[in-house]
Amino acid sequence: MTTYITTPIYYVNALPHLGHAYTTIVTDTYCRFRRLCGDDVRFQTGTDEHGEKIAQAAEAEGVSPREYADRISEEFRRTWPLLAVEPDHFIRTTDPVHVRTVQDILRRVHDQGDIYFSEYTGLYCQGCERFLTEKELVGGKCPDHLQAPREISEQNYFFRMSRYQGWLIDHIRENPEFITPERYRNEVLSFLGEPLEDLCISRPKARLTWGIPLPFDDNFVTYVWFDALINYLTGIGYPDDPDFRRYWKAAEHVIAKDILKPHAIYWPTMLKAMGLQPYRRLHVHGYWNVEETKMSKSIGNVVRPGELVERYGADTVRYFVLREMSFGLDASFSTEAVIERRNSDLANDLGNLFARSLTMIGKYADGKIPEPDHLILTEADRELIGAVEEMTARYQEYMNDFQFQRALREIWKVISMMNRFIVTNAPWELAKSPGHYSRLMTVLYFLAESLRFIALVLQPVMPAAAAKMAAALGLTGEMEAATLSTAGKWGLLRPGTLISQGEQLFPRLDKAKKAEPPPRPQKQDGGKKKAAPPGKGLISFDQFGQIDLRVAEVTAAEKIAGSEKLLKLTVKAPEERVIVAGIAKHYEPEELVGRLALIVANLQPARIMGVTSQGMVLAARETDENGNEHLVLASVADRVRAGGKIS
RNA sequence: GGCGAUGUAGCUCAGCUGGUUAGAGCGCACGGCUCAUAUCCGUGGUGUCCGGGGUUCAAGUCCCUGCAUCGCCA
Repeated sequence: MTTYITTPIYYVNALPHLGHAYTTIVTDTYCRFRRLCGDDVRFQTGTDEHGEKIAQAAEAEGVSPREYADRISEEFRRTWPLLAVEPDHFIRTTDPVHVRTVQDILRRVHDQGDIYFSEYTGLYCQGCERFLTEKELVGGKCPDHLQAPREISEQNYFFRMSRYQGWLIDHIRENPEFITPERYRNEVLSFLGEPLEDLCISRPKARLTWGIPLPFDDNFVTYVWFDALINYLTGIGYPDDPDFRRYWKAAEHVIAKDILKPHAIYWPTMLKAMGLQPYRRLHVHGYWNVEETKMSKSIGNVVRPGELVERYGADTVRYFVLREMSFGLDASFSTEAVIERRNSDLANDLGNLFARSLTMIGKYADGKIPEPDHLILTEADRELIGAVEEMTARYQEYMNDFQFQRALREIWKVISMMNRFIVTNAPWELAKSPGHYSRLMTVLYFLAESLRFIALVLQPVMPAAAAKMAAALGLTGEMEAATLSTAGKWGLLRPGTLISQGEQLFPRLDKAKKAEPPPRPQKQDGGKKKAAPPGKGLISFDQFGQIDLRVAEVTAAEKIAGSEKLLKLTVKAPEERVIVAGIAKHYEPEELVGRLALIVANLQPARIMGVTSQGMVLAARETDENGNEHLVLASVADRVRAGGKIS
């Protein structure tokens, strides 16, 4: 079987965040799972780089759209390996081959009469990059951007989407798996109950130049979906490459619910118009709600994939998001929950099971996989084999259905049974009398062999941990090539194989320590006893090291209503965060945008005038001869990348 | 405003086509073991299954209605 699995291409107007990471982890996990099933899999991700927002952001920064897109795209490309995500191809909508393909397709669809020219008048919101309906307005303004839309009359090209509505309804009805989970399928069907409007697919160059020119009218560029969605084809060499013939029929897309409509409605009708069969399945997931400011001890609330990995490791992050979210529904994220999962599921249940099993094999079986006596099996032994086999079967069903949380639950049922198996069989008791030697060996073999299964099924979820487990069991090299059908049979672990204990799989994380905000050396209350200062008014090097100083680039600034001193700054450091700064008397918001400032990045978040401030901007303070105070922003001497550490 | 989803132990959730004393994990309390990462195993309590009505021999599970939250559409 072949599988072609994709993430959406991410719009380069934002840096990678938890939502991107989740989609991508899910896709990578599924990719690895299909390979574990023996499939020939192709995995693609990438970035979406055209459009008004990008052009504006680039202009604000004083760089070309291309340079801007290059930079953010690179951020995405560099983020995924940190999460052990290994796509086969990273596509960009600015790739020349993509541009050519989009134009070819447009020309063809146009030639066959499915694209037509038309004019309409509407209220256009710059922020939304789209026309709004009267009813969407609140007090005559766009509710999202708080600015009044302008009435524009515009001519544009439209895709005759309505023509394929009937076909699409039939297709969705006849293929229950086409859109999953079911709630989203219902949502789409309900939407299709109303007549479909045709899709506007262009923007006049007068208004937007950062896009792919329409091949049949040089005054227009392609607008978003006829550009972005086609990446799924370009990336596998449509129309001539053998890879296209090989993989397209097996296409599966993973998306978040916000782009359901384009993927469930625009895309299939576009494919139909192009004479291609639709993708095989569309998997839709929900949002992560990030708890913020709930616990004063939380370590800040910006969730950046890179930071998560730094703090918990890729395996833990992958396990957490897959275990915690019911695919399709929303879930909530908190550092407490991550630590909880890490400690109870990974460290206590799995890591400890692994450690105790290997230690006992080391102690009682000379560090080699023991020889079991399969002729004399107890009820508990048979139960364990049965549980392992049943788990493997259910695991496959659930993984195939994107029910990752259930698949993992099945695995943990076995882990828990194994911990019980150890207590009921008490190998340390058996080891006391030579008469029980054979029984002891059987018990230990059962543990090792069950662990091999655990490592096997965990491979798609936690590649590094699974590899460590396999290596410890003496399976170096074998596990990479293993598939569920070749390796998913009981009894394959060869007695006599040398094992190696290795390091702890998942050290426990200290909740209190992890959540503790760094000490505040600036406070000089005399009663302080801990960490005696090296000298009066001095801080230790360690204390200095605890302050995370960084260069931040101001990307937006606005006054905070009701305050004469405070500005709300949006900065990149390198992740986006909001910082409230008391510099309104000294700087106008406009003059700050684009500037580099120094910030304390690990200051405990605080809510100031209703805005959560994630850090502090540093400024020099001086008083002139008239007694007036002046604040001057601290910065660095040369232009550096936003997020650079100060040390 | 229309359509739909959800509302179950302190927390996160599972409960398919209605059927014996409503479940899991975490947390909590107590007990046990010592191979192990202060881990593991066992025991235990708590729930007006959102409120109100109804159908049924029987409803968390079906119907109606109200409330709350959320989503899609307008």
